[in-house]
Amino acid sequence: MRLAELARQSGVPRSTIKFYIREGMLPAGEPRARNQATYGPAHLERLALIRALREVAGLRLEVVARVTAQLDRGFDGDPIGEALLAIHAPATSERAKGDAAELEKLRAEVYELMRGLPWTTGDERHFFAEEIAGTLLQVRQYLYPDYPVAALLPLARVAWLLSEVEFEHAPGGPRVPLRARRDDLAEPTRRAILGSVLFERIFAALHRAANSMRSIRISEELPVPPADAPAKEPR
Amino acid sequence: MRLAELARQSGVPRSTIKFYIREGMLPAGEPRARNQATYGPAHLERLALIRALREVAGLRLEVVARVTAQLDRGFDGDPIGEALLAIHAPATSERAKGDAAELEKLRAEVYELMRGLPWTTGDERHFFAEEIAGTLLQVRQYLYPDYPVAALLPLARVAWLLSEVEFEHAPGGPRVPLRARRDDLAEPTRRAILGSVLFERIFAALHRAANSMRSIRISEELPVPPADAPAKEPR
DNA sequence: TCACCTGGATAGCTGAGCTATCCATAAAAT
DNA sequence: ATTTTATGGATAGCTCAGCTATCCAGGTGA
Repeated sequence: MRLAELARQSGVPRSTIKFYIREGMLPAGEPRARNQATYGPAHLERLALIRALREVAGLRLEVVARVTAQLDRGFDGDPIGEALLAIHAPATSERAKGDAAELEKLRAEVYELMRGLPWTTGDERHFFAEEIAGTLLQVRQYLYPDYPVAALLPLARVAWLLSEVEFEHAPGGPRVPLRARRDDLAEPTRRAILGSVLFERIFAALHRAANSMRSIRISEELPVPPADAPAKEPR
Repeated sequence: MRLAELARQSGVPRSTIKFYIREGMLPAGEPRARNQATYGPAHLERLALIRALREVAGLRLEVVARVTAQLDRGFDGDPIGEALLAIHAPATSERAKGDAAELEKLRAEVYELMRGLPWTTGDERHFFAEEIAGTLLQVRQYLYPDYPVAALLPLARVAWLLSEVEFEHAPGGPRVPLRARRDDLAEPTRRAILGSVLFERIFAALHRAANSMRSIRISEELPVPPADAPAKEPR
């Protein structure tokens, strides 16, 4: 199909498609002549991914570009896991918050702690350590000057538990297919990434609700049920 | 103190302070004459809150305005819990994603389910139900057309567990003081809100790391440790 | 032949979040 | 008492992200 057709089918304006191509997040069409190119279903899928990441997940274009770059690169391991990691690389302009040396020290500590967890792999590209260290630095600046890195451990346990819950309770079993063929990857990747972001948002809402309720319960001296209390049946 | 002094002490430019006053998130100074006003420490604290919410938490000004409006309003219950709830009210322009009637039905279902939880209060201002419903609608649109509302239950349990972990492991005990006097509230509120947002961010990073690692472990057929596995001691 | 389409280039638009300038007036300094 | 400085209010402009629109010379298909 050609550009106009791609625009029609995807619902994305011609000019926006060209913009995405310019930005490198959508591959250019297969050139037929100096000013003629054809696009395939892969372009449609990529467009759907970009739009979903932008509009549904609210990711910035910079992050979307990183994810698609990861998808377009060759893979050694699991492309979906890699793409999920790519979402994580910190935005370029977020550096230089406070002391760079302090940040690096903290990052190393966080990294060490993460490696001690039973579930991390030996992966070197642990962007999250950088993000966590950055946020931790802010925690120390704004809240608790001596907040220890080790205090992350219980949070990490809960995070792994949450991941287990999400994977097990996903309809139709685990979201992520085992060793799919390269060309079957676009759709599962879209679903995995979107699922990750959407459920993160839902969980964040639940989490803030829980914090609010806990705060209100404490302040109003209502009972504060323990975490293992059974849920009442709704209605 | 007067405007120039407030600007100097807070590090926020005069023009930006005026902008915040215009936007209603910073109260105007006490007028001494037609063009003379004095500002107190409350203005400094409010400025610190605004900047922290913007720069640290990355909240949009619209949300910051809601939080400060909540703080400036009279309170019946716990102002901190209220402020945390205020963070939650959905941004104005996020409506009209798909069917409004469907959304309302879903919101009611979510609300019903939340009320069945052991830890919610009878609060009517459950903005989170709206946000969750909206995201759930997207989950159904983009991932699982029949995703049941009841599948939120295990997530809600984890959210409450996380809130317990956060409150118990906060250095110096619970972050939220019980029934503080009205004028002592600015600083604890800042800490509670910032803490909530910062730890949410840290947890989100851990969560994405956990999801990535789980995906990679499944795909590479590495062992996937259960959630109750003990953490190895780091180093 | 000729209306229509193409890729590439470039310019413009919108909204968020500031930032800068002007101005009439009031306070402070001399 | 007069100059200097600061003030609040108004208004305009700036930067960045993320598009969107227009122009153009060169092809396509009827």
